[in-house]
This record gives sequence, structure tokens and C-alpha cells, in this order.
Amino acid sequence: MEIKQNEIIEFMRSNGIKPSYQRIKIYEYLVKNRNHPTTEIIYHNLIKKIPTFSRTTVYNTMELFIKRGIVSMISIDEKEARFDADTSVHAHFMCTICKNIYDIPVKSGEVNISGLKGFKVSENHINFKGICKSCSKHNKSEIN
Amino acid sequence: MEIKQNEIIEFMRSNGIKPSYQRIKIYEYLVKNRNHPTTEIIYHNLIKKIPTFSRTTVYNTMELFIKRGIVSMISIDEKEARFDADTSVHAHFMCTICKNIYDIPVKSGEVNISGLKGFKVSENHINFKGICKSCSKHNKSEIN
DNA sequence: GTATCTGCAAAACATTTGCAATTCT
DNA sequence: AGAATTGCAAATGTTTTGCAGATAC
Repeated sequence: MEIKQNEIIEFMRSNGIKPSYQRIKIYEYLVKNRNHPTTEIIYHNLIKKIPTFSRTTVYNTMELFIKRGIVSMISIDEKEARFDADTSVHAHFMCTICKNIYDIPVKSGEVNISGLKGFKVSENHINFKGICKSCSKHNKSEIN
Repeated sequence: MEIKQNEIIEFMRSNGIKPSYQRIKIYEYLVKNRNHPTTEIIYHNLIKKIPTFSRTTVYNTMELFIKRGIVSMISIDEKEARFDADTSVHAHFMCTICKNIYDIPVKSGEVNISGLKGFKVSENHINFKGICKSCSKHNKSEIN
């Protein structure tokens, strides 16, 4: 993903977030690495560039980003939270073999649950687990 | 929910689970209280009846139940895991005001995500958050 | 009598909190 | 200077692990 610092700063300001150096780097990481990282992954990657960087800042910043709606939390992996800079409606699929998390597009009308009538839905978390295409192939060839 | 100990024992055996006293009580609790309890809630309720009962046993037992497929884990509340003895396909809705977790039926065809083609889905976790019917009413009357 | 199950105590993690130092305007 | 942000260190809360004793077949 290509994104310029200027655009990030602009984007943060328009969402009521003061663009500190740490916040910019964190958001930049999220946009450039669409890998649904954990707090630890973000910390691990940015401590290289920012020697005084702390986990607390990641926690603080994620909380702020979520409150301002520019990041959403994914709880597909019950051990630790993961984050996604793509806040549009989409599902996730986690492969139980390779542990990869895939973004799954959800087209309009593909999720239409009549039982939700009367509930005011503000967040949706649609997560699947199983075996991804790539791991299915490998398994097949091993068996045959 | 009405269920007899005999039925539970039968059911466990048919799923390859040795029916110990603790396991029976835990499963009985899950079936009679369809409230998606946390480990702590289960522990808290059963320690009353089993003075030597331990949290470890709850963790061990839930792991076993999940492995044998008679219970599923709900991660709608990222703080702690919740459990559901209803393993059929259905969604969950957590009210951000009253914190209640509702079971939402999902009829055949209501979730049909074409982007999942090629993925072998073995688990689905469809969770929503927002304001439930009851809390919506109260809010409305406060505002008007 | 051997396997399994249970439960205590300690350890391991992820996350939160308090607060002092730093940074920004 | 004043307000917000950062980050260290300690606390918290959930879950896991090691192991000894209890229980079941």
C-alpha cells in the first residue's frame, strides 16, 4: 500500500486525532502491512525505528484509533487482539494450518440476518476458521 | 432447559467424553443457563455446590468439550472467553449498554459469502454489537 | 494397579494503570 | 507555561503449566 506521511497527517486531523510521530508511524505500519497485526507485532516492528517506543503507546494509540473509527479490532484469535486499518464491512478467515488471516469481501445482501430486526447494529465481526486454499492444495498433494 | 443427568452422561459418552462428576455439573450448568457464561461465572456458580471445585477444572473441561465439539467458544467479549452449549449455526449480539448477549438465529441462505469460495470453513463466529431492543426503548423514552 | 482426572500453587501472558518525564504549541 | 503525549514500572486479570494427590476402571 502506498501512502504519504502528508496524507496520514491530513487523515488523522480530519478524524480528530493529533498526529504525533508515534501515531503516524503506527498508522503507517497498519496501512502498509495489511496483515492484521497484534500489539506485539506493531511494537516489535517499530521499536527498531523508535528506540524509546513502548507497548503502552501501542495500546493507547489503538484505543484512540478505534474510538475515532479509523481502525477496527479483530478478535478472531482469542489469545490477543488484532487490528485492521480497513474499517469497511468485510469478513475474516483464519487458516488453522498456516495461521494466515485473510480479508473476505462481503457484498451487499450476502449477510442479511432477519433475526437482527429491532437490534441497532453498530459493529459486526464476521470471522471464519478452517483451511485456506493454499493449505488445502498442499494437504491434498501430501495425501495423494 | 430441562435435561436429566442420565441424558448428559449418555450424550458425553456418545461424544467420547468420560462423564466425571465435575464434567456433568459443568455441562448441566451450560445447558440450563443459556447465558454464554465466562469461566469465572461457571466457577463461581459451581464452587457453591462443589467446595473443592477449581478454575483449572473449568479450563480443562472447556478445552475438552470444545475439542469434542459439544461446546463452542464465543469471543464477542475480548476480555474473556464465553461458552455456548448450542453448537448449531447462529449469531450473537452483545448490547453495549446492558451487556446482554443474545442468540440470533441464522436461517439458511442468510449468510452466503461468495468470497469464501475455495476456503474450507469449519468454524463460523458471527458477532454483532450495538443496542438491543429493550435498551433502545429506554433510551428513546429518556430522550423524548 | 494403572490410567485419568482434579485442583493447588506458581508461572506466563496480554492488557491496564499510575505517574513522572518529555514533547508540542 | 500549560496541555497533551509518551513510556517506564507495577498491578491486574485471564489463562496455562507442573505436579501431587484423589478417583475411577
